[in-house]
Amino acid sequence: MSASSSLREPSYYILAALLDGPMHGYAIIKHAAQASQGRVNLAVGTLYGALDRLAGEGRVSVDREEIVEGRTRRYYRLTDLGRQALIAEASRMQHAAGVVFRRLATPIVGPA
Amino acid sequence: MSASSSLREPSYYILAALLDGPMHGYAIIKHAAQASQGRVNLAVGTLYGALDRLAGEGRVSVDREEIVEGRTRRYYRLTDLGRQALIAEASRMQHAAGVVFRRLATPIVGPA
DNA sequence: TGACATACTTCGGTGACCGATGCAACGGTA
DNA sequence: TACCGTTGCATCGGTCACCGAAGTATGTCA
Repeated sequence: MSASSSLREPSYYILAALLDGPMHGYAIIKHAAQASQGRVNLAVGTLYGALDRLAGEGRVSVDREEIVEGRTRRYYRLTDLGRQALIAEASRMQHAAGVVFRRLATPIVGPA
Repeated sequence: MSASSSLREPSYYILAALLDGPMHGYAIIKHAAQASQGRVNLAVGTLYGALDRLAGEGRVSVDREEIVEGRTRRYYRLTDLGRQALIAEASRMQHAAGVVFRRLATPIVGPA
């Protein structure tokens, strides 16, 4: 049980980046930083660890490998499962944010 | 740096519960389960560990202790700092959810 | 009397995340 | 030719929030 999150912000932004199509590691880092307005600064250790884990969970898969200017680029693609997980997490966060904002908007009436 | 979250869902729902006023441990667990629609099932180890940590960070503080029917109840209160952190986290989550939902709503046009 | 609920404490384990370091190949400069 | 900076991936050790389990204690109900 426990459920909780299972998809924290770094992993979340990795999947979110892949919504824009297959992408390789460094591009994901830049995309995540931009999408989160600089708050999520993916460490390389986090990125590759997360990609391996997400691949093992079937949420992403390797799309292809390219060699650009002698450097290998490994492109990752979002799977249907990954897309579902991402949407579920987005819903969860929206709900969680709503809980707080709604409570804040409620004039102080006191419980019951 | 890295920022990321620092406030995960369990801790988030603990602070959110305290928006309704000072509350003791077990009441927080029930409140969190309800507010999260059953998804966040605070383990006791998580709760008390988190309360200690949050207290050390100045986000919550002990309000008072009561003895009800022979059992000690320790009530915790949300501090201004805790309230700020909670709002910041709610904003962060709303933004993160928006990133995904907005992208999903966008007809496939391709980047640039 | 025993089973169950409330309420807090403590402990060991797990796993995501992190920074640091390392490797490799190119471009530019002199 | 030598060197440096950048791009890009791989790996390792550490930290910390979270978790479940076990323990203590008191009250209610059958």
